[in-house]
Amino acid sequence: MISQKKSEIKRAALVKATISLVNNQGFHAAPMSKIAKLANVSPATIYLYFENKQDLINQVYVEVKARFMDYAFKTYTETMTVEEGFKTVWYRIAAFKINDIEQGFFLSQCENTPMIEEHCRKQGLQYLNPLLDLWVKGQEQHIIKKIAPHILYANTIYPLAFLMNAQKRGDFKLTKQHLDTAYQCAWDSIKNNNA
Amino acid sequence: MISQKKSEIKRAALVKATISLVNNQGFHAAPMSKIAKLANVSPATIYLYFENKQDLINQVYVEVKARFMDYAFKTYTETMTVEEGFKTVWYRIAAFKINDIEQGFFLSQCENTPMIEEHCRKQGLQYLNPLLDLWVKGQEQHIIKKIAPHILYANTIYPLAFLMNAQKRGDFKLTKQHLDTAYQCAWDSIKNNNA
DNA sequence: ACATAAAAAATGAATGTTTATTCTTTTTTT
DNA sequence: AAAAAAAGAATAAACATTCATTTTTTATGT
Repeated sequence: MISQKKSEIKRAALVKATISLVNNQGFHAAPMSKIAKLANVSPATIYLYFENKQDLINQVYVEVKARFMDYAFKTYTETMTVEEGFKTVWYRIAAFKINDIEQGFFLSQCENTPMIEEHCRKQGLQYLNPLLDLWVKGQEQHIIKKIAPHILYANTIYPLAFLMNAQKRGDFKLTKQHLDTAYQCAWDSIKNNNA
Repeated sequence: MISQKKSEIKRAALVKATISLVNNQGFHAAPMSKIAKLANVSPATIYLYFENKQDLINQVYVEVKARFMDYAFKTYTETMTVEEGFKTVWYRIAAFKINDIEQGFFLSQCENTPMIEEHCRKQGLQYLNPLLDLWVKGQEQHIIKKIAPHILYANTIYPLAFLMNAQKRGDFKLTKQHLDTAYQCAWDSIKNNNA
């Protein structure tokens, strides 16, 4: 364990408590009082670290998104081929969502809620830039279809969110084999067939 | 206009108001009092039609989902070939989401919230059966990859939700051309390449 | 067709919680 | 001993839900 300022410990506990409560019943069932209790802290203490509830949620969102993207690009290097690079990142994203279901589910709850402010969402999107660059490279090499990045994302990364949520709900068990076929679908959807 | 019982009008107004308010700020900002006001109804009246707030949200969810799926399968017939049928349904789903952004966005907010009860979600899923049948037929004819329906859904229908939300946020303008390339991605991801 | 009484639907105001946030005091750190 | 961090209790507003009345609809007898 890396040593940490005491104050940082409290803040981290609050972040963790927020994620946990929001996951279990949604934003509306995560009152400040419960968050404080779960973090072993007085409600008043929350306001030392966050302006208000909206700020709390938004800060947690940006923080989790940053951790997520850090993890996603950890093993990726720019020297990889396009397909290698894409595969690497795709599997890392999947691994994060599988290994840290709490954080993954929190993010997917945030994805469509108007609670997250525009500029936080924008900031979260910025972390995706290396992947966008990789796609451009792939398009220049005629390996990847020349289509809008939103469509590339929608058909390769976004499907993972569905599979993770289905698994969390217990509808579906995502095995290694399923993961491999899901990857194949993702790649087939964006690879250039005229190559 | 088909004639409608007065009581049904009130109920419909409540459903509409709920969708509109939830869309604008999320579940937490759609209090019963505001829903009632927007529907031009007393708060007490809500409780004549719905047990409580949870019931209201869940009933609205099921209802919108039913309308959505009705629309999706309207022009589909079982005599179509697999690819025709899939294309038809896919474009209808897209059209619904484009033409009725309010309802589409409401559904996507529901998709990941724990506010929706398990059995309502299950019921919503049932409406999807004709598509699942079509996929099975496609698999028997070796036209579609032999993989779990969850993965087929994740890679063909789910991506549309992302594109619609991006458009609603103003990140992205979904043109006819974009839609066609998105369809091509969807189909490429699940069609059997060894055919 | 009409008056009327019973039933149903709808209401506005009231209730009792729950909530986010703040204030004053106490504890901990410097 | 001063400053910073944290606490618990207090506050005021917002909320879901209920209650006592009023309004509207329906059914009935003439």
